[in-house]
Amino acid sequence: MNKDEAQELADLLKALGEFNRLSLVYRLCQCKAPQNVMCLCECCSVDASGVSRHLKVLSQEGIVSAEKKGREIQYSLNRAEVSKRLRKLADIIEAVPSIET
Amino acid sequence: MNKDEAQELADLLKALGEFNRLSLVYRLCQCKAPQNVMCLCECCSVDASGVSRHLKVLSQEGIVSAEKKGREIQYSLNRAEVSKRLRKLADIIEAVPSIET
DNA sequence: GGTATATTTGCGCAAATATGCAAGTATTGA
DNA sequence: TCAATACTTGCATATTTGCGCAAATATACC
Repeated sequence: MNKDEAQELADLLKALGEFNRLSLVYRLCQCKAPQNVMCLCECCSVDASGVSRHLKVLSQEGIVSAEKKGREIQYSLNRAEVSKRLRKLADIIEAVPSIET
Repeated sequence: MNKDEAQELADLLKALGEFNRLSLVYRLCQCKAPQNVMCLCECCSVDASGVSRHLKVLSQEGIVSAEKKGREIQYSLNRAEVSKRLRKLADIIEAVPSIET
């Protein structure tokens, strides 16, 4: 694991490691269809501008995808990608090295 | 997933989501034997006091365990527990709900 | 065009966080 | 007892971060 990979992973975890952002992720988790910002505001104790900013962070980390539909923006969770990265970390953490250290 | 569980998970992810702390976790990953603070300093661009503080955070989140041995403290990674929690989140994120939303 | 709706952005602020240094505690060993 | 080693803690500081509000932008509908 090199420095860049570690930094990217840290960024992912930091993005998920904020209560309101994690709440947004949970909310999107429970939805089959993409959701707009107003709808996502309901699960979150911040105003629309705050939700917008949180979604921007999640989007920059590849956690959610945004698709513009008219005057709304539909956000959806990148389930496969995020779970893959989390499992990869879990694998690394779980594996005891064979050489003595 | 209730509010407390979400907050606990957010705390875990936040603890892991800082570059130097994640570096410490990686370092402990690669070790079979527990490591002391001085040793762990090597993988980290902060001084001993900073490493000490980071380890405290990791310890409070249950990511590492500390055992005092003389004047040293041996830190080890709670591999099973941490990977379990990460996988649980991965499972939640991956599972598309059956009901239409 | 004009108004309503959806979202983002600029600004300022308060709180949290990461860090280094110096001083503190605890333990070992000469 | 005294000095060295290992680690933690208090303090000051710089940076980041989350937030609300108001303004800006973009689109839809009348």
